[in-house]
Amino acid sequence: MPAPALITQTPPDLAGLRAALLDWFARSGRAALPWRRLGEAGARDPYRVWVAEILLQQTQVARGLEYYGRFLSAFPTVEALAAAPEDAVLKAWEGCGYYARARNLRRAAGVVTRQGFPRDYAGWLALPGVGPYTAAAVASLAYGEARAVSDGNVRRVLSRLYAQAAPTDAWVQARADDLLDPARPGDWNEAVMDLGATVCTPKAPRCAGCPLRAFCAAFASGTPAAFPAPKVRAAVRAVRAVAVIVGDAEQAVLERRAGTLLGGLSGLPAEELAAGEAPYAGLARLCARLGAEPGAHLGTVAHAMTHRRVTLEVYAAYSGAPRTPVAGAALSRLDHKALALLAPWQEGLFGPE
DNA sequence: AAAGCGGGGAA
DNA sequence: TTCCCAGCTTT
Repeated sequence: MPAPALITQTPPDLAGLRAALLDWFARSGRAALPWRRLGEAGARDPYRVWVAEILLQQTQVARGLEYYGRFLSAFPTVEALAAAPEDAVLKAWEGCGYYARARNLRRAAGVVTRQGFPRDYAGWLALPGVGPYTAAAVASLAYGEARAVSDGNVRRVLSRLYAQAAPTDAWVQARADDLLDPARPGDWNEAVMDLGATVCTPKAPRCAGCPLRAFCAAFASGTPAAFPAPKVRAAVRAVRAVAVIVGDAEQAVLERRAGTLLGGLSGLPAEELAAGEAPYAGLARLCARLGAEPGAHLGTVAHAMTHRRVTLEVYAAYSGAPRTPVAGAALSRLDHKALALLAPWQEGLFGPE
């Protein structure tokens, strides 16, 4: 059976659709977002746009706002970012997740410092950490290039507009390319994303206030929230691990995490437990590696990540290994939770007094 | 094409 | 709980 071709075509009244959304954007868009501020030349600063786009990858705007100002204060220019130690960049990113973003951003800043800012989509796409979305966003917002962004908001809005329950990435990009207003690509891209974030929301879309209601096949269907269908997600893996605190909340033995998981961050020495392995066995293994003596069980920490559910048994341990100031290190939330187990002891709640 | 990568907000 | 967030890189 052929797909219902009609609803996958560009809407007949394309000009009307564009006008409706851009008019809504002018009245109801999120104009106050700091990365939308114009520079002296009346244009967006590419560096500020770029930092925002990286920060907002898979990160909600409300959270990005918590980091954006601090990050720019710490690294006001691309040269400052390129010259900064990776540790310092990760410290500014601490708690925000997906830390490869910060490392790639710093690495790309080095390229830009040597070669200058890319002038077009292809040039941006070549930088580490910049994919199709980010390249289109910077090219359109800072340079006025007619490139359509495709992100989670765009996917949801277009899935509903065409009542396409299972859109592929290529399908979304093609529809986004069709609809993009080539005269105002930056405004158009932000308008679609704002609509997705504030009106065409995942669970309970506010169709009554939607400027595209008259064009929307999902609204016409009566069940707009059914589009798009939920993505199939990988199962969450339960992980048990043991970690030791050698030192105290101010100074402790920390290790640099290698690999892709929390790579580049510092953290308490830790070992993953094998299936069925007792925590004490892992503690013994960990202490043998560190040349440390095992101490008291300090507590258990539960930590959820997208694809893991971590249960961490935290122990004290003792050795003469050099300790690092905790406050200056970039740590994951998991390590902060583990260190927080020391708080009751420091408060003297369980002490002799 | 699919998996891996953080952490938290909303319903 | 479940789903998703201004995605990218690697396999």
